[in-house]
This record gives sequence, C-alpha cells and structure tokens, in this order.
Amino acid sequence: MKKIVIADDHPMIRGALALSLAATTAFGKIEVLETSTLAELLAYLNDSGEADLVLLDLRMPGVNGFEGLLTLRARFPSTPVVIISALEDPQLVAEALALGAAGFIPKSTPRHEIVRALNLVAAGEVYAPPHLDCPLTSEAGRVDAELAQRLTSLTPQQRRVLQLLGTGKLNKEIAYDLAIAETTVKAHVSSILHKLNVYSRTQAVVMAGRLHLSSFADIAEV
Amino acid sequence: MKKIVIADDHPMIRGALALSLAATTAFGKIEVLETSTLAELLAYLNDSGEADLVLLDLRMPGVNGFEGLLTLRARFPSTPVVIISALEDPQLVAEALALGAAGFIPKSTPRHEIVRALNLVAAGEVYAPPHLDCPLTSEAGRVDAELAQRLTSLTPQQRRVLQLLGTGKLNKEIAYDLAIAETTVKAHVSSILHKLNVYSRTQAVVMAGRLHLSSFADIAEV
DNA sequence: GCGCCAATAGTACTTAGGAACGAGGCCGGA
DNA sequence: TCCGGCCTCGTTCCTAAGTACTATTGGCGC
Repeated sequence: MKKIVIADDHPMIRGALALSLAATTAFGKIEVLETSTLAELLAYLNDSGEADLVLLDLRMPGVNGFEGLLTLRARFPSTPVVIISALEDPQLVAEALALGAAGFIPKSTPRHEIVRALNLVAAGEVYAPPHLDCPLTSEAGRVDAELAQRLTSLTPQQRRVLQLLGTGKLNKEIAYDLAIAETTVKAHVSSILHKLNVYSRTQAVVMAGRLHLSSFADIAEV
Repeated sequence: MKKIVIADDHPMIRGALALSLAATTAFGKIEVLETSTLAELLAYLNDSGEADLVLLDLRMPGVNGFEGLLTLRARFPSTPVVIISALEDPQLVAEALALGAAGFIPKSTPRHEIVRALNLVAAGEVYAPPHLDCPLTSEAGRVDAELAQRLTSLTPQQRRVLQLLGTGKLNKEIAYDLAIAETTVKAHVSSILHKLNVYSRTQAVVMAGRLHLSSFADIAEV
C-alpha cells in the first residue's frame, strides 16, 4: 500500500490528479491524501512518516517559489516529489529538476500523459514535459541552472540552515530552531558559503532568494 | 525646453509614448530621448544632468522590480518618474507611488488618458489609474504598503547603501563604491536597520528583496 | 572490517557587523 | 539668523560571523 500525497490549494486540481493516480497502475495499491497548504503537508509527513510520493503545486498560499520543494527535499530526502504547475517555462522545469524534483507536470498536460508521467516516476524515472526543448541548455537559464546545481550540492541539513538564513535569522537562532550547537551552525554556514562560492551569509541569501522568485518575475511580464 | 526620457526595452512602446508626449501641452517645448536599458538611462542622466521627467518601464532587461525606480529616486530625487507597466495590480500601483513615483500608467491605457495623465504630472500632480479601487487599503497589500512606507523613510544615501547591501557587499566595499568612510557606511546601515525595524543587514536585504519581486510573484500564477 | 561522508561539537582565532556616543560641515526653511 | 536634517567621520566597545583546525559518532557501500 503506497502512500501518495497531493498538495495543491485548488480542490479541482486535486480531484483531477487523484483521478489520474487512480488510473496509474505502476504503484499498485495506493492510498491518496490531499492537503491544501504546505504546512498541512509537512505536518502530515512529520506525523505519519514519509510518503511514497508527493505531488506538489509550485504556487501555494504563503509559498511562492521552490521553497516547498526545497523544504521537502531537505526534510524527506528519499521521498520523490513531482512538481505540478500552471507554468511551463523551460527554465522553471530545469530548476525544479536540478533541485531534485522527480518530475514536472504542467497543469495543461492531458490526462493520459499525466498517467504516463506518473508511471515513469513510479519506475524511478524522471519526467519532464516532452515539448520543451532541452531545458538545461536554454541560454537564459544557464546562470540559474548553475545556481541550482550548486544548491543541490548542499546536504539536507545545510539546506535547512540556508532556508533559515533566508529569513535573516542569527546563527544562535538557527541553532535553537534546529536544536544543535551554534558551532555546528557555523560549520554548516561555512560549508554553504564555500559551495555557493560566496563569502558572506548575505550573499548566500541573495543567491537563494534569486532562485526562489526570479523565474516568476521573468515570465510575469506578458 | 524640457528634457524627457523614455526608458523601455520595447521600441513600439517607446514610439507610442513619444506620440503621447507630443500631444501633451503642459510641458511646453520638449526634447524627448529614448533608452532601452536602465544602465543607458543612468549613464545619460549622469552625463547630461537631471531630466525633467522619466517614463520608466517596470520590466527592463536585468531589472525586475522596483530597483530602477529606487535607483532613480536615490540618485536624482528631484526628477519625477512615471512608471509604465504592462501590469496594473493595485498593490503594485500602491507600492510604486509609495516609493515616490509621480504616476503609474498601465500600457493598456488609451492614448487620450495617457495624455491627460502626463498633463497632470506636468502640473506636479500624481496620476494613478482611476479604475483601481483605493489601492492603499487593499488587504493583501497592507504589509507591503507598510514596508514601502518604511523604505520611503530612508534618505537617498541610505537607499544607495541598501541597494548595495542587497548585492551582498561588505561595508568596506560599499564604502569604496560610494567613496565614503566605512564608519559612515556603518552609520547608514545602523539607521537603515532602525528604520526598517530589523536587527541585521541580512534581514534588511530580505525585506528589500521582498518588495522588489513579491508583487510579480503574487500575480504570476493565473 | 575498512573507508567515506554527513553531522555533530569543540577550541582558538581573526574579521565584520553593529551600537552608542560625540562632532563638524552643509543647506534649506522658519 | 537660527534650527534641523542629512551627510560625514571618528572612537570605543561588544557581539556576530566566519575560518581553521581536530575529533567523535553513525550510516552506507565495498
């Protein structure tokens, strides 16, 4: 019995995805749960242990970018996450996959294709929309792709630290939040700075912040 | 002879605005210049002194949010800046005006209304799209409005410092860039932190970064 | 068992950040 | 003319940040 969680603030989308899941054979017997906020999703995973798959909307109340994906990858590294999104910017897809998403399914994808995608993911493969031309080499996304590359080189705990860094917290506060010593936080921060090739926490925050939102800003203008 | 600069990366828009300017009587005799990048605009203003009006597109290559407006307000506080934008989110308008824009003209505005808006601005008034309902009280924009309010309380030099802070620069680097002593930079940073009601440069950067991009992210999802 | 790596944590050290003073110059408004 | 705000710069002091080591633990693959 596989546990699959759908996280999307739009009930209609959740319903459609649940239908597609029901039509997917590769998972065998499945149990589908739905949540409408990131907090709800995290609370559930914390209580009931890791799920076997998470379908995550990129845009949820209170979470604009890849924060949700990053959080999930950090706290539950072994749980595959498929990104669901109304947007299908190649750069966005590239970043999502670089950040460890197991797939990227635009909401405009036809049902049968969604089923095919889910079967792929169930088999451990990575799914990307086929009509997007080689996303990783798109010229505009090169910088972000490299940035995403660097972010993926972070360990789960380091991602947690980076996330808290992004809220402007002090090392001491981060240590308290993660229940570890401040020296350990410093060790993580040093490692993060090296991996991101910057020399101050502020620069690290700027880089991370860019990834969270830049993709949206770039396509906001019609 | 009034000097007016149009900054927009789209030639068609520039042309349309130039036409509207030609039909505007309140400025008297005018000289219209066009630039397609923010850097070009700044270079021109640096060389030839302040203009009498700048029409600035919100979305230019390399500048996603209010960075251009902030920069202009910081370096040339007495030059009125009218924001041109394809977007007309009330919150966006509120923020732009709070940041000192002399007006906000959506690209969908009909020609005669643009002329009316420019006449208003020429008379020292502030123009906002009339069909947007009391932008400053929109519930979702309250936080950002307050934030914008705080940012406007910064002095021009402090805005310059904040902008450099936003790139992750050290105090020493900021001092070098602005050709002032590091102690002076520290004084500015301290003042900025007080005004923004935060206690570290990183938090200040996060706040500023939120304003630059949040509006775009909030409306990116259709 | 052995080696690798993430995570933890410690010590010692240097530098950056920031607060809290004071103080002088400049400029525009009352 | 005086006052106040902005910008400048200095001193002193404390804390936060970051580096450079070392070391232990536990998991995971060979």
